[in-house]
Amino acid sequence: MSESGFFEEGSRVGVLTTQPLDRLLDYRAPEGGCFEGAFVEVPLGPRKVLGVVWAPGQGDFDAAKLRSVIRVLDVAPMREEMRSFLARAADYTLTPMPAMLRLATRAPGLGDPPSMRKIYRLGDGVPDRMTDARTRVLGVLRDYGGLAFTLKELAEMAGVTSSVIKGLVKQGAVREEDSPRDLPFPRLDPDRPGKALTEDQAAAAARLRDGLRGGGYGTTLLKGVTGSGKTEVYLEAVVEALRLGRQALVLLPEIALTAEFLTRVEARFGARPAEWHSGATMTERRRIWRMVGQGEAQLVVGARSALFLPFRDLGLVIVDEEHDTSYKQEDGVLYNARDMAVLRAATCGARVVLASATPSLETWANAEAGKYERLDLVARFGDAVLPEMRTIDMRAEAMQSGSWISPSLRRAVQARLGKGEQALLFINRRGYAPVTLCRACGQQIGCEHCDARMVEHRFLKRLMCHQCGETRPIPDTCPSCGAEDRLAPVGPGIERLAEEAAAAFPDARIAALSSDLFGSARALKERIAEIAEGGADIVIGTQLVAKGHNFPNLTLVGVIDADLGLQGSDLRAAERTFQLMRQVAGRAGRAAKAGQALLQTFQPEHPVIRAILSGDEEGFWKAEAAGRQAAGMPPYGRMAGIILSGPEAGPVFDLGNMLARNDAPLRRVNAQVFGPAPAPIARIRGRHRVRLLVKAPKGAALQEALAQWIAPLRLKGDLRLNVDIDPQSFF
DNA sequence: AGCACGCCGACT
DNA sequence: GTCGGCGTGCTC
Repeated sequence: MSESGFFEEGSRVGVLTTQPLDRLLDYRAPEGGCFEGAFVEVPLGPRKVLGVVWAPGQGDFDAAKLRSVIRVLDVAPMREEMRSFLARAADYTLTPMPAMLRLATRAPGLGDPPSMRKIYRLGDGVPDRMTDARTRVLGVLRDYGGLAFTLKELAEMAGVTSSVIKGLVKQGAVREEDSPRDLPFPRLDPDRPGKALTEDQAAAAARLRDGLRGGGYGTTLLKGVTGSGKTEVYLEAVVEALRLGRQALVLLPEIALTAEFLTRVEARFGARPAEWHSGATMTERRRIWRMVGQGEAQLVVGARSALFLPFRDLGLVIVDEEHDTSYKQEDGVLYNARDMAVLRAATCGARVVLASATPSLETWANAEAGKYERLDLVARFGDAVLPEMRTIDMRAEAMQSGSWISPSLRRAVQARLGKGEQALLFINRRGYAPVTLCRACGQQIGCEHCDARMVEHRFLKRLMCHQCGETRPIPDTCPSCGAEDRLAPVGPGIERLAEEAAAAFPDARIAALSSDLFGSARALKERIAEIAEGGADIVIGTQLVAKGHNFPNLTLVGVIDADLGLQGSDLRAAERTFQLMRQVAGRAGRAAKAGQALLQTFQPEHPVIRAILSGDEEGFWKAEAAGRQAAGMPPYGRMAGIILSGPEAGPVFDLGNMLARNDAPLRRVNAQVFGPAPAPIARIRGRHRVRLLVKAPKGAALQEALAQWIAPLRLKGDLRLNVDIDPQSFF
């Protein structure tokens, strides 16, 4: 290979394919040679597969068996910086390189020649005789001064059928031409006047612009509540990127990818950006992929997978609602789009803006530590109204045993239902009841292997430890005192709370949302959308519902057990409780209906509760950060999940247990294993999923240890293993 | 991922 | 005898 990364025809090249082979394959460079990074088609057994020329050939493969690259595809080669990003992302997430390459080639027909379509414009010929229809067609073409249209567009605009146009083509009055289907995106104009900015918005925008002009990598946390104008501010950063001739990417949580946002972009830049989302058609995807690679798409607005588009010169990445948990998907390749955005920007010298009203603790801590710049937008007075937030002191409520909705909360819900509004009962637990208590001796049934208490799963008719997954049948007698039939489930789980709500509000339509109860993320999403449109009066949900879904008619949030989040059972529970509260606050500021949030708690004086109530955000984060630091939890410690799955639960658990026993490579870096336990989504498409959690100190070489740990595994049958670095949910 | 090879059970 | 189940291994 010469210094320019060119391989002469016939020389050895190492090709990365999208096939799940854990190494490069050597090929001979094709006729005319090829450059490093070239997208190629190579023979593999009887098939032709997609690959990228990744490196010089290894040379250890029998030269006689070496085959030649079939051809170099007619697309922009993968840039060095993109290859480096994929490799670093693969190392970080412990994902095999072919899977990373698949993420980067999620567009169909990369190898196809640019496809053409017919367009129609005014011709020189004169029709033998004119009709009304013909006059209208020619009129449209004259009105638009030489522009060309597709058959369908033209027929529609002229109010004629396509046969009229075909007739005119035959006469030469209309010209039919071929035009490439993958058209560049319309130029965005950064010089159009934007909205007037307030003083602090203008100051924040100026800081972002300075960062871009300075060049190189940098990350900024842009913090501001709903209504503080975050979008206007980061669109100014986009303006600057475009002025500098660089590309920009705005990542939004999938559900937030709305026409409303695109309209705003159009208003600012005079044209629509490229939209990259899961619902895009094959044609759109291919067009975006190609145009992004040629630099003919200046701005992409998209979901997380847009990070893997082949940008030619990416200068800016915005991650809007950076705390949103949908940036981390729990199925397929596991990566956190927020972290990958930072990694991608660092590899290509781009700026990152993480925008949120309620940043994740990781981001907050990074800003605190000076790794990220932080810009705060102050809400304009009166714009964002905090909901009425108060605690319900459970020590003072007259609670019936087995009941978890206090009389105060019940009255509040009833009042909202009476007004035709929605109420959300928020609970941080899955399963039926978190504690099984003996009424005779007061002893709780605990797990023999952990500190955790056993949780009753009525569905399975078993008690289960959510920490290690240990299960046992629900006993008849108390293991402590031997009393018969005195064991009772205590404390709310989502199933139990749904039962209680159904009894308390017999006329209300109740929707219980838990990942346990849904087979797929899509089904859950559809259900949530339905509820947001008024499909239920009372929503009962775990942290799933706190993901930034907009429920316009939701005016009451009742947190059933605000204390749960403070006990470290799920390290993100308090964070999400807090985010949920702030989101309700945001909604209350916009909607005409005033919002109210009620927190049932036994410790109204707890610092986290007080921080939530007083809106003392820094106080909340500091308290939360201190708690996590003490527990060695992220971001002050490292965590990883190992997800095992298979068609039968038994062998999956067996594999998990085997792994847990053979944890020597983990112990070498002072990491601990917990589990196996049912994964947060215990069953997907009929596959049983089980998770092991690994906890390690902050500086530990976690990825290396994990790689060593799982390397000797030979997965039999239909068993699968996925590594989840920095898992988001801990139940 | 595909696709071949190959080694055991139930059929013509 | 042989058809076909899917476990194992290979693809430059």
